[in-house]
Amino acid sequence: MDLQIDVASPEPVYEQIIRQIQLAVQEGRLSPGTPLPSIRQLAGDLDLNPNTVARAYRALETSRVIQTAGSRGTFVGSDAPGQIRTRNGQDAVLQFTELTTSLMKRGMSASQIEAAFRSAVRTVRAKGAP
Amino acid sequence: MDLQIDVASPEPVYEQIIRQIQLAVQEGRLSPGTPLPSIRQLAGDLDLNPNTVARAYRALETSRVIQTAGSRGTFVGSDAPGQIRTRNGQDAVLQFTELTTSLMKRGMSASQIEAAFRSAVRTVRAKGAP
Amino acid sequence: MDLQIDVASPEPVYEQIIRQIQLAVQEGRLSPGTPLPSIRQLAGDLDLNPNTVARAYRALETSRVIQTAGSRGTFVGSDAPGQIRTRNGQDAVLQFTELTTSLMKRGMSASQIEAAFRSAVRTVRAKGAP
Amino acid sequence: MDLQIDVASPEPVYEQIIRQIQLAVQEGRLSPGTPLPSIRQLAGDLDLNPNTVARAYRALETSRVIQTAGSRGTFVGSDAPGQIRTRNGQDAVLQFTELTTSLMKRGMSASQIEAAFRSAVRTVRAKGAP
DNA sequence: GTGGTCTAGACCACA
DNA sequence: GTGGTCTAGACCACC
Repeated sequence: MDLQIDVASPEPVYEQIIRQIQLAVQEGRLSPGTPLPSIRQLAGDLDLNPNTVARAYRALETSRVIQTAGSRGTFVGSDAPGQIRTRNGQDAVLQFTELTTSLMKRGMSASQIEAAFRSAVRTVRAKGAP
Repeated sequence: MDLQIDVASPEPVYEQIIRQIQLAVQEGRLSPGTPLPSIRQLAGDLDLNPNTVARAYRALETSRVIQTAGSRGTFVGSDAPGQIRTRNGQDAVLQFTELTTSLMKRGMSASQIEAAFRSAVRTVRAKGAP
Repeated sequence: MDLQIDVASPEPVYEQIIRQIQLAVQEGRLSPGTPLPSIRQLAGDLDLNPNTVARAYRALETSRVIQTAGSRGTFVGSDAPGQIRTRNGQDAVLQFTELTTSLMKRGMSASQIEAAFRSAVRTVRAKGAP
Repeated sequence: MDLQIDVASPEPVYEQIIRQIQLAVQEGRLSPGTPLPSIRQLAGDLDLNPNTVARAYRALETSRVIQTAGSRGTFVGSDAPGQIRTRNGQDAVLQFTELTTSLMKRGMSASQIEAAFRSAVRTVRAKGAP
C-alpha cells in the first residue's frame, strides 16, 4: 500500500487513491480479505484531509471493491478483482458511447470514427512499448 | 442559415452555433465564399447577445472554417469542408487516445478496450436506426 | 480591360481593381500610354459606386502606375511596369519583415522561420503547378 | 509568472498573456504540470477583468498548452513545449503561404519573393543585434 | 473556492 | 454599418 499522491495534479486526489488501490488489486498486490489502513491512518500517512480519503473509500465500497466490517476495519472485497473488471468494462462502454455519439453529431461517419479509434490505439501502443 | 438554438440545452449556445454551421458546410448548404449574417444580425435573429455569436464566429475563424474580412463581413472559408474534416479527424483521434490511455491506466487490456468500443458502436447504431 | 469583380468577396473591391489593373500592366495587356476608361464609365460597366473606382484610381496614381492628364482622361503611366515592380518589392520586404519579427517575438529561431518559409514556398509551388 | 501587461499596446491584452505564458513555457520557466494562478487571482494581480484572463486561458487550453481541471485549477499541459513548437511551426508555414500566394497574385516571381524574404531577414537581424 | 457561460454595454478601427 | 476588445456582473456546476 504505497500510494503516490500528487496534490498539484489535474487528476483529483480521491481519484488517484481509487485508481491506485484498484490497480493494486488487479495486479495482485492486494488480495481479497487483506485489511486496509483506516481512513484517519491513511489520511495521516498521505498528509491529506480525511474527507478526501473517506470519499475514495466510500466510492470503492459502493462498487464493492472494499468492504467495511463494522468496527473491525476495512478489507479488500471478496470479489474485488471481478467487481473492478465489470465496473471498468461498463465505464468504458459508457464513455465510448458518449464519445461516439458526440462525433456522429459532428457529422462523422461510422467508418471515419472507426479509423480514428484504430489510429488512437496505434498511437497508444507506440507510446506504451518503446 | 436557419439555426435552431435551445438555450435550455446542456450544450452551450455558442457550441450549438459552431456545430450547426459546420454541419451546414459539410452538407453543402453553405459553400466556400458565401457571406454569413453579421454578428449583430444573427444575434438579433436568435435573440442572443452579440458576444455569444461573436464567440462562435471567432472559434470558427480560428479553425479556418470561416474568415472575417474586417468591416466587410464574414464569409465561409475557401477550404471550409477540408478544414472541418481534418479537424474532426484530429479531434477524434485525440479524444480516443485520451480515453484509451485512461482506460489502460485503470488496468484494462487492449482487447478489453477493443470489446468496449465494439459494444459502444453497436449501442449507438441501435439507437440511431431503430 | 475585362475586370472580374466579386462584391461578395473578402477582398475589398477597390483592391481587386488595383490588383487586376496592375496584373494587366505586368502581363503586357495594358501598355504605357494606353487610355483607361473614365471613373464613371468603369463604375457603370462594373455596376459599382464611382467612389470605389475613384479610390482605386487614386491609389494607382499615387504609386505612379496611371496618370491623369487633366480633362484628356487617364492613361497608363509611362513607367508603369517599373513602378509596379519596385512598389511590389518594397511591400513584400515590409510584410516579410513584419511577419518575421512577429514570429521571433513568439520565440521561433531564425532557422525555424527559414524552414517554415521553405515549406510555404514548396506548398505554393505544388498548388500552382499541378 | 511575472507577466508584463501594457494596456496601451496595440497588441490585445489577452494576446500578451498568451504570448508571455507560451514564452515562459518555451524558456523552461514554466514546466508541464505546474499549476497556474487562478483566473480571478491573475486578473486581480494584473488589474484586469477576469473575462480577459479567461479568454487567454481558454485559447491556451484549446491549443493544449495548459489544461484546466474543473474546479481544481489550471495547469501547464503535459506536452506544452511540444504543442507550442508544432503550433508555431504550423502557423508560420500558414502565414508564409498566405503571404507568398498573395504576392504571386500580384505578379511577383518566385525569385523576387525569395529576394524580398532574404532582405527582410537581413533587416530583422540588423535591428535585433545592433 | 474553481472554471464556464451568458448578458449588457462601452469603446475602437475600418471603410 | 462591420468585427474586435474589454469591463462589469450574474448565474451555474463542481469540489
